[in-house]
Amino acid sequence: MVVADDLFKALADPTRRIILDELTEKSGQTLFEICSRLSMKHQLGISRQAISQHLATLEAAGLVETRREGRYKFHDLNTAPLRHIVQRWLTPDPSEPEESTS
Amino acid sequence: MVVADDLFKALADPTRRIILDELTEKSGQTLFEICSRLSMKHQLGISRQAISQHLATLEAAGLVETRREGRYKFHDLNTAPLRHIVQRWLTPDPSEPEESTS
DNA sequence: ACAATAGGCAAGCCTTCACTTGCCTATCAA
DNA sequence: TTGATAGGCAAGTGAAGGCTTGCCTATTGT
Repeated sequence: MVVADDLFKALADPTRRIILDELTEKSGQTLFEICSRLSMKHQLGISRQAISQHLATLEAAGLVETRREGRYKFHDLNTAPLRHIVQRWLTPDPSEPEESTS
Repeated sequence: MVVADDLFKALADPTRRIILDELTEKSGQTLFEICSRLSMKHQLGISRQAISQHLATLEAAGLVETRREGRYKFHDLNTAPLRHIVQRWLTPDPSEPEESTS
């Protein structure tokens, strides 16, 4: 799957990892909710659009799913892509070809 | 630990992930050995220096350890940093503070 | 000694990426 | 309807990252 690349790239940014932390603590937050959390708890002087772009990146990686309700858009965490992403190097068993994984 | 940032950044590049694949298949390879593998098996038209820089990045992340023997420098895989790097979001248990993890 | 092999250092190029700024749309409350 | 709230789009900027090129050091074999 080509998704692995998006996934690792999404995890490469520290701000996005903090967003995942916040969504882990409380899933289903809106953009503004995440904004104020990053500002309050983490002292991140970052614009709303920047966070919106981070959320888009996380969504493209499959780590965040969204649902619209009226003017609110809730962001839910999906940890499924994370589960086996690293076992690629943890199993010293070369049973199946590892091509097309990047 | 500040290492988490280096670790995720090291995993962000597809070429570096392929290098990890090759070291998983056969640990203790030299730079030239890795070069020819990437060229042969993966059709990567990439210079020796580029791969050397990738290996330096992987070493900074703790994923690769090196040992010098004469004019050879062997690269060994260390998967220890990978083991728990993702559990940060897999455990819905907020028992301990997650600051300073990025 | 000399050449070949294995690797390192540093400057430069070019692309990607994070972030900002400015403006626009949609929903809801008064 | 008007204003406030929640969010989106797109262009621009500046810094980081991947890669190359050129040259240099160290070790080994003949």
